[in-house]
Amino acid sequence: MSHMGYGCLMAVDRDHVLRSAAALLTRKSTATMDEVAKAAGISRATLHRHFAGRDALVRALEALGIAECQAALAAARPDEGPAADAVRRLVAAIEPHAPLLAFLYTENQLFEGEEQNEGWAAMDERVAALFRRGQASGEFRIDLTPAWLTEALYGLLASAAWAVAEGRVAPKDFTHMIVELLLGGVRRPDAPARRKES
Amino acid sequence: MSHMGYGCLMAVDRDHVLRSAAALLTRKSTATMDEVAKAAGISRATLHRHFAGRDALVRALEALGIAECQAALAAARPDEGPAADAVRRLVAAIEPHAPLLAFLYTENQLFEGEEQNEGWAAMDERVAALFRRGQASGEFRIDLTPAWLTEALYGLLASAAWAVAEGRVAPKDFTHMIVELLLGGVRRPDAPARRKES
DNA sequence: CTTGAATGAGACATCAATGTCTCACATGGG
DNA sequence: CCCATGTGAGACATTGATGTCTCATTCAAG
Repeated sequence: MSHMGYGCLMAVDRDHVLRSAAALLTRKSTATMDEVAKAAGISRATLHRHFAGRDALVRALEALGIAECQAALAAARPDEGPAADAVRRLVAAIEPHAPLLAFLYTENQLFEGEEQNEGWAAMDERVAALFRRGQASGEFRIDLTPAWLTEALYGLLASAAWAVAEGRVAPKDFTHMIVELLLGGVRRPDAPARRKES
Repeated sequence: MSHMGYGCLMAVDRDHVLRSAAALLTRKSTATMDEVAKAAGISRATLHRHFAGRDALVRALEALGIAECQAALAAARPDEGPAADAVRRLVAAIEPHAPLLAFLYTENQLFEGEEQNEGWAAMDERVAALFRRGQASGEFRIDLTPAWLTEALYGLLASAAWAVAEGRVAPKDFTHMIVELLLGGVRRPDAPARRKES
């Protein structure tokens, strides 16, 4: 009787439900609780036993996304070696979680005045710190603020995730496309029409 | 009785309603028809006389966004001069409409299997053609596909619009940040840690 | 002034999603 | 075997948004 709480099996199931919900909501962000339940192979009643409601589910998804991104960030060792390489490692590490990130990125637009999970602020700060480090070391240009570069990275991750999901881009090019565009831009280094030279 | 405090002549034409709705839905994409009506200074009944329903409103908003973006595209003269300059003109021309574009960009994720407005395909093609032209002329690198560059441009526009809306970025830097990141990337051209370069 | 069109206010039914509940089943441990 | 727990299925009320309707008011044209 006494709540039994998060037993061994519960945690596994909960995680499976969460991942199924992430996969579904990534494709169809307006999916019903019923659809989420079916996608996870459970009934709506059981889904409700795991998550009090849709809001709780999204919050749990948000926590999952933050945890995965923070793990990816830690695995990318953002403080080691050239900042450019660290950015590449970071994108590569986040790649598997990009669809979930894309979902949360747009979902966050809905969190109007409501409280924002402070986990995002922590993520933002660590990513911004990476760009700041690159600027301090002279690797990165200093006329683009770290805050903007962080936002741009999220935007590119989300765009790439959608482009891949809709078949407009090959999945294998994911990391390359994002990193190359973010670091080097679209202009050829030795473009013939180069006009400014510093 | 009915104080009617609002202006005397509310001459609400369809365009004014559309722009108000765009401004509101950009900030709060889940706004109610009632909220949309209030934002436009009209009653829900009148709003319904202009647009059959929420779906029709969003479609009209989509048509407005497409029209504005196409106008911006035409004004940017994408076929004239260096492609890099054309990109800059394009971003500058779209800037005023970026919030609406950002709203539609995420809203389109919801148009699951439903029909996509072919206007977007036309936009995509013309933007991709600009990047293709830059590649053909040798200005742009060829290892990033025009389709991805088009997606990335949309993503950066949306990211920048949100960043500006949330005060994380100064509005005056909008065009500069997008264009510089897209064209030149974050890496300094003469970065000291440059490793791979022939 | 009279009339007609457009509007605002609000009532009302509808509909979809949600949250809560009960009940039957089945599975595993005592 | 018996029972407790978790589950699936489904009924049910609730909530919020929506679409439709009526009616009084306002404003401008005649």
